[in-house]
Amino acid sequence: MTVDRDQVLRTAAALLSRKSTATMDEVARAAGIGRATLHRHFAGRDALVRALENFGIEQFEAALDAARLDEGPAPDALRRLIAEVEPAAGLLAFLVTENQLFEGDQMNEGWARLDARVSALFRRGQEQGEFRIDLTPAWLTEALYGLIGTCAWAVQVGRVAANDFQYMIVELLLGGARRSVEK
Amino acid sequence: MTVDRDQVLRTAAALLSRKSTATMDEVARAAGIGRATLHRHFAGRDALVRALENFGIEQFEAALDAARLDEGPAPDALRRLIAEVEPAAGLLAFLVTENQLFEGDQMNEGWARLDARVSALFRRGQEQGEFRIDLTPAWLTEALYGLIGTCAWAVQVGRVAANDFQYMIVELLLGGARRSVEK
DNA sequence: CCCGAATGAGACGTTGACGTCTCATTCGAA
DNA sequence: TTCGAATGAGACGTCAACGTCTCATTCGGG
Repeated sequence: MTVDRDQVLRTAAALLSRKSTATMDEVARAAGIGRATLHRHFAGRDALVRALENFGIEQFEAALDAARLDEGPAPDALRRLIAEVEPAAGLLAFLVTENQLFEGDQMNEGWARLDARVSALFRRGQEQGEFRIDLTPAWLTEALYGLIGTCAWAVQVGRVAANDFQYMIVELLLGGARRSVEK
Repeated sequence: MTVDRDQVLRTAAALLSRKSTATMDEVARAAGIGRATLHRHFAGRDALVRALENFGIEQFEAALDAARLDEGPAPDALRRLIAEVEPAAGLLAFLVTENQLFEGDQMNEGWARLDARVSALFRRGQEQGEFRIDLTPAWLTEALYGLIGTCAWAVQVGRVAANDFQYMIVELLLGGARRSVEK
């Protein structure tokens, strides 16, 4: 009977990242609950969005921790990160899409911290000669977010098999589309 | 004095792709015109969105034509496509984001046609041994859209230099982040 | 079984964006 | 310069979503 708050948030993220104009009623129906119940758990739309931000940041941070970005070769750390972040891909897509993380040209503090960790991974890879230095860490970071969001959506609409999620992102991001001889 | 319709649409796309809940008044202000004038050119919000769809599809189609995707090596054709699509990156980002291209689980006809052309390019590259075959054309197509949208946004917020737009997308999409010996 | 808590459905007033309209002003061509 | 067309500012009614509330029902622990 009791509402699964996390599940409601995941469903809301999946819906709102694709249709950010969705009604509170639509969000509630998508989560399989009534509008009144949705309001009981989240005082209003703003509160829902803030809860989504906090939950997404929390989940993303957990993925970053679990991936142990500082250990081993940077490409391997990136693989671990993508694997860990997969369950939170929908939330991450919402975070990246919803630019309400910027409150008046100022980035959300929590997000900025996580963003720096990802960026540091790419920088480490460059310093250790594993990543190309002509692609900036900032761009690689943004590209990672973009590919995760894109792939999560592609999986939802059936353009990419769910089992291929990690592989498609990792391989494209690390190796690119071009076929090379030694691979 | 007369309003530049195309410029209004480009501005609206740039705004709405980042804040899809933006008011008609906000759209008008962003375009530097009055709300009344915006309504004179676009009967309402729906009409504006439809105009954005049509304009974006039209611009994207022009880029596809200009890129001559059937000629020469597929990687070169992809480079040309990214170069041609750059001016319409904002519109493309809006198209990909706004999933109103799907009218009841059915994809917009015009968009489906363009989508097929991009997908065909990747398939040709695979058949000719230029692209990897373990990344599906559908995924490469979606990834291209995602990277274009991501990079367009990164440029807007100053995370990527405008001059690097084409390079960052092409190099990441074709070669990936990993540093290889022979490159 | 029983009872309290939580939920779903719906009613209701409020609010903000929408769409239309008017009117003064400004632009640009003749 | 002149005049028509276009624009900007603002007023106004409409409407859909919001947020709150009530009440009957259902779930689940004791």
